[in-house]
Amino acid sequence: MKLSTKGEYGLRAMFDLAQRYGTGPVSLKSIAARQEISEHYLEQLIAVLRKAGLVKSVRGAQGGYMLAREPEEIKVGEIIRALEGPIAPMECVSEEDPEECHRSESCITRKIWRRVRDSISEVLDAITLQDMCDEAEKERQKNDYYMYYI
Amino acid sequence: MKLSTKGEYGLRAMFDLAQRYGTGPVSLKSIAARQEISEHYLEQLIAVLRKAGLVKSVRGAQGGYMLAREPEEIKVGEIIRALEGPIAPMECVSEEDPEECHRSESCITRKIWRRVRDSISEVLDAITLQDMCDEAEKERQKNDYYMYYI
DNA sequence: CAAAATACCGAGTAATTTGCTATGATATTT
DNA sequence: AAATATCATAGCAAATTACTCGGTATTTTG
Repeated sequence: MKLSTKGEYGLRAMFDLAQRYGTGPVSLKSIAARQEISEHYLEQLIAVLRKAGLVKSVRGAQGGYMLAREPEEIKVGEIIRALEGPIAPMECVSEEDPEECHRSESCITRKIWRRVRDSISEVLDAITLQDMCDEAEKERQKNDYYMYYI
Repeated sequence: MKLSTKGEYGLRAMFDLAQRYGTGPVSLKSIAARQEISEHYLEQLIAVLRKAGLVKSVRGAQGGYMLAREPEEIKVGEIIRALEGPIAPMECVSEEDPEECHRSESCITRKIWRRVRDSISEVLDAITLQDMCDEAEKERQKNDYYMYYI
């Protein structure tokens, strides 16, 4: 019942891009360094995000990546789905073409998985990259406040 | 982001036992047959459930398994946790001794995983085996109703 | 008492997934 | 032309999953 590092690293990378939104292309190398992720591995993850239309790339020297849309228009759920596949605590309730088993008609457990799935989706789709940036800003201010009194 | 078959099979087996609660020991063989699960494999899962104090066993001929408590006192969450481990969409927010990474102080993504974790727990802990039995009964009545008019 | 029925136990194993690494090609800027 | 990037594909070790196999211990039944 865990997400893999794909989702973790991918979200961190997207958050990194969100915090630098509007400042031109951000190199993979710099994201990997800040987020402490293997460069080659992150390359694969960001390729998936690119194909999903979540990031744009600029090739060549001084190139890099940037968000394809504004931070407030990218939901965490989209990022996770792109990297981890459709939300599905159980195959039979996958958001995308669930394969129903033959006992599905009367399957009581399936209702539980559906509720789990929906509650996960709800959380992930309620948060945008902008929300995360705002949260980070709040955190920074809190720290400044404490600094002042120390 | 999937549960393994452990959680799936385990819950189905426990639901099977709940539906037969109060009727004496239920053999593993019969559970496996009804739920279409490999007998040997289910054996391992039910051993875990026994060690977690969720089922009791009776050895020998006519022996079998039964719920250790009443169906309304066993939450789905307990079963899932016994078989799949603590709810933890991410290691750093595991219900049981999460291992925090060094970036934890300012980790914005962690808040998201916490919310995901809590929403999963909430769903799973709100449902008992009795709830599932009631649901099954409702389903049966619905079918009877339709039967009457056909 | 013997046989059958059952729970209990530990090891082994094929397939899949994960989390990478390695190598090289292609595009752009300087 | 050189440097800096992205893009693409293949390979691989470790872990996990979903089992199977073979046997032992216990209890009931004929």
